[in-house]
Amino acid sequence: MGGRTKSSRSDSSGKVYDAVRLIPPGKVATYGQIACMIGKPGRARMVGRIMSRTPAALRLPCHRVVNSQGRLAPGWDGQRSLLVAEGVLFRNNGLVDMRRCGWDLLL
DNA sequence: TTTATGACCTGAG
DNA sequence: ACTCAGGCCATAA
Repeated sequence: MGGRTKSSRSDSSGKVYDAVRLIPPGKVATYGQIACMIGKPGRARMVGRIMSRTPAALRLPCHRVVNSQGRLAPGWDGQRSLLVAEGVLFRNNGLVDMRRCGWDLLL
Protein backbone atom coordinates (compact mmCIF):
# COMPACT_ATOMS: atom_id res chain seq x y z
CA MET A 1 0.00 0.00 0.00
CA GLY A 2 1.78 2.96 -0.89
CA GLY A 3 0.69 6.14 0.38
CA ARG A 4 -0.25 7.37 3.73
CA THR A 5 -2.07 5.04 5.91
CA LYS A 6 -5.07 6.85 7.04
CA SER A 7 -5.16 4.82 10.24
CA SER A 8 -5.61 6.57 13.52
CA ARG A 9 -9.32 6.07 13.78
CA SER A 10 -9.71 4.39 17.14
CA ASP A 11 -8.12 1.23 15.75
CA SER A 12 -8.08 0.20 19.33
CA SER A 13 -11.83 0.25 19.67
CA GLY A 14 -12.18 -3.35 18.51
CA LYS A 15 -9.62 -4.56 21.00
CA VAL A 16 -11.15 -2.48 23.74
CA TYR A 17 -14.51 -4.07 23.06
CA ASP A 18 -12.97 -7.55 23.23
CA ALA A 19 -11.28 -6.78 26.52
CA VAL A 20 -14.46 -5.41 28.05
CA ARG A 21 -16.29 -8.55 27.04
CA LEU A 22 -13.85 -10.54 29.16
CA ILE A 23 -14.70 -8.81 32.42
CA PRO A 24 -16.58 -11.39 34.49
CA PRO A 25 -19.91 -10.51 36.09
CA GLY A 26 -19.52 -9.27 39.63
CA LYS A 27 -16.14 -7.72 38.85
CA VAL A 28 -15.05 -4.36 37.46
CA ALA A 29 -12.02 -3.28 35.44
CA THR A 30 -10.44 0.15 35.27
CA TYR A 31 -9.82 2.20 32.15
CA GLY A 32 -6.10 1.92 32.73
CA GLN A 33 -6.37 -1.83 33.05
CA ILE A 34 -8.16 -2.11 29.73
CA ALA A 35 -5.53 0.10 28.14
CA CYS A 36 -2.82 -2.25 29.39
CA MET A 37 -4.69 -5.30 28.15
CA ILE A 38 -4.77 -3.98 24.60
CA GLY A 39 -1.07 -3.21 24.71
CA LYS A 40 -1.38 0.55 25.21
CA PRO A 41 -0.43 1.36 28.78
CA GLY A 42 -1.03 4.98 29.67
CA ARG A 43 -3.90 5.37 27.22
CA ALA A 44 -6.67 5.19 29.82
CA ARG A 45 -8.15 8.40 28.51
CA MET A 46 -8.55 6.96 25.06
CA VAL A 47 -10.38 3.97 26.53
CA GLY A 48 -12.73 6.32 28.32
CA ARG A 49 -13.46 8.18 25.14
CA ILE A 50 -14.14 4.95 23.26
CA MET A 51 -16.49 3.80 26.02
CA SER A 52 -18.41 7.03 25.89
CA ARG A 53 -18.91 6.52 22.17
CA THR A 54 -19.70 2.81 22.31
CA PRO A 55 -23.01 2.04 20.59
CA ALA A 56 -25.49 0.41 22.96
CA ALA A 57 -26.33 -2.07 20.20
CA LEU A 58 -23.02 -3.81 20.85
CA ARG A 59 -24.36 -4.84 24.23
CA LEU A 60 -21.00 -4.65 25.94
CA PRO A 61 -20.85 -4.87 29.72
CA CYS A 62 -19.44 -1.35 29.80
CA HIS A 63 -21.02 -0.84 33.21
CA ARG A 64 -18.14 -2.98 34.52
CA VAL A 65 -15.60 -0.35 33.57
CA VAL A 66 -14.89 2.25 36.25
CA ASN A 67 -12.02 4.56 37.07
CA SER A 68 -9.21 3.57 39.39
CA GLN A 69 -10.96 5.14 42.36
CA GLY A 70 -13.98 2.94 41.80
CA ARG A 71 -16.04 5.91 40.64
CA LEU A 72 -18.82 5.34 38.11
CA ALA A 73 -19.29 7.10 34.80
CA PRO A 74 -20.69 10.64 35.07
CA GLY A 75 -24.13 11.22 33.70
CA TRP A 76 -24.99 7.57 33.52
CA ASP A 77 -27.96 6.70 35.60
CA GLY A 78 -28.39 2.99 36.00
CA GLN A 79 -24.81 1.82 36.03
CA ARG A 80 -24.96 1.39 39.76
CA SER A 81 -28.09 -0.75 39.59
CA LEU A 82 -26.57 -3.00 36.97
CA LEU A 83 -23.51 -3.58 39.13
CA VAL A 84 -25.47 -4.15 42.30
CA ALA A 85 -27.58 -6.71 40.43
CA GLU A 86 -24.39 -8.64 39.69
CA GLY A 87 -23.24 -8.59 43.27
CA VAL A 88 -20.65 -5.81 43.03
CA LEU A 89 -20.08 -4.29 46.45
CA PHE A 90 -20.14 -0.56 47.11
CA ARG A 91 -18.64 1.38 49.98
CA ASN A 92 -20.44 4.01 51.98
CA ASN A 93 -18.83 6.74 49.91
CA GLY A 94 -20.62 5.46 46.81
CA LEU A 95 -17.50 4.01 45.21
CA VAL A 96 -17.01 0.41 44.14
CA ASP A 97 -15.10 -1.68 46.63
CA MET A 98 -12.12 -2.23 44.37
CA ARG A 99 -10.33 -4.40 46.85
CA ARG A 100 -12.96 -7.05 46.58
CA CYS A 101 -14.52 -6.46 43.18
CA GLY A 102 -11.61 -5.19 41.12
CA TRP A 103 -10.80 -7.69 38.41
CA ASP A 104 -7.25 -8.74 39.20
CA LEU A 105 -5.77 -11.60 37.31
CA LEU A 106 -3.92 -12.46 40.48
CA LEU A 107 -5.89 -13.72 43.37
C1' DT B 1 -1.64 26.09 14.93
C1' DT B 2 -3.13 26.70 19.59
C1' DT B 3 -6.54 26.05 23.24
C1' DA B 4 -9.88 23.67 25.71
C1' DT B 5 -12.28 19.62 27.17
C1' DG B 6 -12.93 14.82 28.59
C1' DA B 7 -16.59 7.91 31.27
C1' DC B 8 -8.19 8.89 33.01
C1' DC B 9 -3.85 7.88 36.29
C1' DT B 10 -0.52 8.79 39.86
C1' DG B 11 1.74 11.30 43.13
C1' DA B 12 2.23 15.22 46.40
C1' DG B 13 0.60 18.41 49.91
C1' DA C 1 -11.52 13.77 52.23
C1' DC C 2 -9.79 17.59 49.04
C1' DT C 3 -7.01 20.19 45.48
C1' DC C 4 -3.07 20.65 42.23
C1' DA C 5 0.27 19.38 39.00
C1' DG C 6 2.20 16.54 35.38
C1' DG C 7 1.48 13.06 31.97
C1' DC C 8 -1.29 10.84 28.26
C1' DC C 9 -4.29 11.22 23.75
C1' DA C 10 -8.40 12.29 20.53
C1' DT C 11 -11.70 15.90 19.02
C1' DA C 12 -13.66 20.22 18.41
C1' DA C 13 -13.44 25.14 17.79
